[in-house]
Amino acid sequence: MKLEKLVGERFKERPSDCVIDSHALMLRGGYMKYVANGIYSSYMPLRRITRKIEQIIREEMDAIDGQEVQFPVVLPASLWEESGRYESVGNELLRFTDRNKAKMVLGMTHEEAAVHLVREYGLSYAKYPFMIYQIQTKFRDEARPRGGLIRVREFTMKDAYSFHTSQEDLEQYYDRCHKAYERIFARAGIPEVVSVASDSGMMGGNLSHEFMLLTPVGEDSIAICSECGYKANLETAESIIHNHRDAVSEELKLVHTPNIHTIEDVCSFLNMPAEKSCKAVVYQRNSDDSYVVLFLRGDLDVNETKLTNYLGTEIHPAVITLECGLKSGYIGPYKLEGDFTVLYDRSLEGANNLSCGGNVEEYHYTGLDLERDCNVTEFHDFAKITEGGICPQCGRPSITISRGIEVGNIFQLGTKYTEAMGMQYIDPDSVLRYPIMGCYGIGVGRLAASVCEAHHDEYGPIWPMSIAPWQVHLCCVRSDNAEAKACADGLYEELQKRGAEVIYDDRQVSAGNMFSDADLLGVPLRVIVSPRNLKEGVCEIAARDKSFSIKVSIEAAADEIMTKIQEMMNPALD
RNA sequence: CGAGAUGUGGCUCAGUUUGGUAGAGCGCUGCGUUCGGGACGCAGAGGCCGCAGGUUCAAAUCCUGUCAUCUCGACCA
Repeated sequence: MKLEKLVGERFKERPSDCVIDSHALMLRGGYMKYVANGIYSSYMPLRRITRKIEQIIREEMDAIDGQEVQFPVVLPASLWEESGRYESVGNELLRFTDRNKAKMVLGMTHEEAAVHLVREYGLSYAKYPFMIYQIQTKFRDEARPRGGLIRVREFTMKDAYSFHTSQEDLEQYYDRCHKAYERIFARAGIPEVVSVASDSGMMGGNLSHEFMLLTPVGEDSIAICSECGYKANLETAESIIHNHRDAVSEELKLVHTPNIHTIEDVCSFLNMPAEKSCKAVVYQRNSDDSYVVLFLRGDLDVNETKLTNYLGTEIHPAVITLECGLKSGYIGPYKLEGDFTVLYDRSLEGANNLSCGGNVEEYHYTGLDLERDCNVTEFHDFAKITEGGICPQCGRPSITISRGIEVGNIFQLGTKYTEAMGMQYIDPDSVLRYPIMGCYGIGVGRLAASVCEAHHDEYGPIWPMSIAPWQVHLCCVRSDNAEAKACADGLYEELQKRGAEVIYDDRQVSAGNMFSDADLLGVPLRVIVSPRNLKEGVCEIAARDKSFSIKVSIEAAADEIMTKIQEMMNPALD
């Protein structure tokens, strides 16, 4: 490929809307073009990258007995009504009608389509287990796309669905898939991706893992134990608090606290640390706006995912009205009267001498002991784990919070979809049973952007050989020099003959221009032919990541380049 | 969906306070000089100032509405 004819523009200035580097570099390098909010077209360089990523994924999925299939992008609503998700999923599901007024949806995930495809095939236990997957366009009408390809509305995803006759079999396969994912990310050039335990959200089911690239620009927060290696999404990480129970329990006392509302104000007024306060956070159920009052230790935050999971219903922060009986800023558990669901976080279990709201304007209590004064016996985990918090796995106070980009996930789905959609098989005892499912996703474009985010410098991306748009970037500096041009042309032909993927820049532009473009394209090997080099009878072979730069004779160049490609192609896999 | 910001040639932005001929740099076209890290000169092309109303002799500029984008929050397989 000649660079001169490559469709797409490269430019110098960083687009103003870009917040993260991968977004800016992929626009500046002519990888993609903005079409609409969260929707991009890809130019050839990006398409070549995603094709290579797709091929790596395909090979690894095939290696764990996956069968590639393809589902439609447009699905009838009836399929989603079968699973109940036509109603339960929010606006991310794009719903529309066709010319006959039939309700349709754009596929955002394909559990329903997968069950539909194999429902009849899987009638006998003897057919199991099996896994089907596809690599295809998804559409999710995201509330807030961001970060270029990191969060988009239309994207390519590999989604896989496995079917099993026992939980043990699913777990075994889940583990194989976990290992396949590790290989995929290593081959794509980001072996540093870690898997973390996560909440399964709307997918249903129990166990799930997210594969995260740790980076400050990531959207998810992850709790990591620096001692034992425990990793979990902040949403799911258990919060463990060891309370100090004071030796002497004070009397419950009502204290006048005029014009004091916030936890900080209360604590400084009473001269007590936040750990000795009991704060109230109020939510309302989305279904009927009924109130949920949650008490937790003053220095902690609510993990709304845990609360939602406990309640089994969606919630939103409460609008506290005069009629509801809650005194904003003065809500406490003692003599709280009204029609609320009242919950207590574990951070309050066993604590005494707490301060809390008085349920009367301008009054707080001190000396609260929930078990003694309020007869509370049930405590649950509703708090966010904190930096320096206690690791749920090893018990040491060594939790750190990091940010990460979710590049893949795997779920143990259970029988949610097979039951809802009536997929059954006959087991050896002639009993009808529901197959157990797993599902496994990887965002292809997001993975490409993540590699760029992980491997770039101020001049452009640094693509690993395995997914680079080309393997060799051949620059002919001073292509108006006949000797240089002839030499570069010859090398271009020879490399192509040997099967190398070469982007060839023989434009009559300045060397600076040429090198800047090469940096933006991020091709791992750069070969420079120039009159200056020719005087010594050599050409220059350099790595985009600056790990080496060597001069080799023209005659030996093709051999050396092919060797380098091979060396750089396979990162060490365990 | 809540809060804030921004919309001016392909890109980055000035001009808006105080209404009066639409600007710069980059990029693009042509000619010439340069040539190993985004060179220089000369000559060009390219804009309904997001859109729609309104005020005014006169609107990129003031007013109203609307749309879009970005940021923070909510939401998110």
